[in-house]
Amino acid sequence: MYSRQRELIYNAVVDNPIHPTAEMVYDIVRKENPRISLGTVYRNLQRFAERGELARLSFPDKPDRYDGCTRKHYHGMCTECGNISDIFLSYLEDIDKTVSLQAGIKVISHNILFSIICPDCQTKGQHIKEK
Amino acid sequence: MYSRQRELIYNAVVDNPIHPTAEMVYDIVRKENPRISLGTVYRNLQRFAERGELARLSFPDKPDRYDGCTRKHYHGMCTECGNISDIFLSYLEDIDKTVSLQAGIKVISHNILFSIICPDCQTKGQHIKEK
DNA sequence: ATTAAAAATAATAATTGTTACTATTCTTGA
DNA sequence: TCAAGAATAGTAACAATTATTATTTTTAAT
Repeated sequence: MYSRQRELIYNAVVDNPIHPTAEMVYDIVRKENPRISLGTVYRNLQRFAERGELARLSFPDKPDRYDGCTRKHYHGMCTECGNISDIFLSYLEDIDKTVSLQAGIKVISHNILFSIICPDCQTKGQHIKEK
Repeated sequence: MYSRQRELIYNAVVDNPIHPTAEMVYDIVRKENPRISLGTVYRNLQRFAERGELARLSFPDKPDRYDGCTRKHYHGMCTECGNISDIFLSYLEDIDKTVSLQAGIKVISHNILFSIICPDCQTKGQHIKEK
């Protein structure tokens, strides 16, 4: 069933390649509809995730994030600023097979989270070094 | 500084290769010391993690888990029962380099989480199929 | 267009996992 | 043995998220 709120929420994620959290989505959609409820945001994000229309990403000690790009790809988290970025290394099918054979278990898929230093933080870090 | 509680907590993780959550550790140590506080469990697990004496693992939508094995390795989560297992695929240094070159960012490390079906659930699943 | 059923919402309460606080109790080294 | 520092138990606070419920929207059939 359609609802204006749902559409706003979906667009907030798809139009913002920052992998927003539920709170970020809430802030974005409130600009269009200040009466929207945070519960509605959570409920719809979950619904989209269940249906595979948005991807939900989880990171250690951080709120979940949502990704409008549903095709399989990896992610990087900057250890300095916490920003999430897409890593378009092609999916490594081999390692699923390797693990499956080696450990004798059924492997469905895998996910890789890279710890990186993003370009921004790298530049900042170098400035600090230079001083 | 030494404390009996701290030792119990450490042993609870190291002696139980199930990657226990803080709650699980709490349940285990309470058998030895029923007066121990949940806060003490959390505080010490965090302390061990900070010092690298235990590894802290995070999984989507699940409480953090602790691992007595601190040498680098990957993990698998059973999609049926949620159990965590070690995956001793050797660390793939290559992909850090590949990503670093390809995306032009500084890669520190990566972590892989496999979605698997554990042997137990696989057997159960086959029984269901057979019926 | 009307309207009734189903679905979605806003607002709020409740839950969960975790951290912070504080008064009391341990641990350790002089 | 005893004082200073560290750790604890117990509890409160917190952040992220889910559940509840009365009200409002949406839809589809008249």
